[in-house]
Amino acid sequence: MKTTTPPLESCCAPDDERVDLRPVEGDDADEELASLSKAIGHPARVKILRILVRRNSCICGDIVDELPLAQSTVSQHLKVLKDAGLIRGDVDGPRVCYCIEPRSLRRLKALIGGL
Amino acid sequence: MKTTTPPLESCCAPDDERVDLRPVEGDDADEELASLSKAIGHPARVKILRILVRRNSCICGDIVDELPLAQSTVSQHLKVLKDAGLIRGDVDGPRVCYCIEPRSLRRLKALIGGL
DNA sequence: GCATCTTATCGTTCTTCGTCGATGAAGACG
DNA sequence: CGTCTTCATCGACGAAGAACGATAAGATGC
Repeated sequence: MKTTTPPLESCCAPDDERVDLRPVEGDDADEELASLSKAIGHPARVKILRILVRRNSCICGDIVDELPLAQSTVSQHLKVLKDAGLIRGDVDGPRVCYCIEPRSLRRLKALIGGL
Repeated sequence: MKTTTPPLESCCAPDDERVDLRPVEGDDADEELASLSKAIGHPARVKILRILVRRNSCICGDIVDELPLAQSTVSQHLKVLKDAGLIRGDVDGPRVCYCIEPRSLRRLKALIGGL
């Protein structure tokens, strides 16, 4: 049985909770930490992350309404976060549903904690 | 040339261990997190931080010897970290002794943890 | 004094970032 | 079919970043 349009279901896959075994030091870790940090090195992107964390139900372009930026600019910031692996965007009809990638966020916390 | 490390005098003040009561959310926290993250958003600066954390005894320009970068470039990176408040540089005769600012590092961890 | 050592800063060049408006692509809905 | 709506991408432009060599500033030592 198929409903025509599921209202706002969780497009975000559940967190797999797997433990990350990669080291938190060394050249690779340095590059990774720098890359992740650069991605959140802008206030707008921090705000986007917070929005997505707050509503664990994932959100499409309502983010644009919450930020004082043009739609294209927000889209650029979303791309930066997505390229860094911090968020994911799933196409849902004409919209795109963004959600955080819990594994990457945990990885970032581990790397920062390793300092 | 290469001179040995001067006698270990602690230029770094001992960690005051004070608890930071500022919130980890809100516009100010967003700006602060973005600013700190941008500062460590470069592999060379991550390496510098690690060097300073590893030797809790503070280090001057030996950092230059550990990085494959020109002295002026390393100085620039040190300035970025210092402007962000993550490190401190105390003049010690003809040299400058850099050390991490534990409070800022703790603050960064708290902000990241607040995500 | 002068020479030396260490670090910061200046000036330059090149690249990347941030922002916007405009345009394009893909579905949804008449 | 056409028309919205939603979002990504393009092009442009100014601002900021990253790297270097050269130079200046400040302390030490002769």
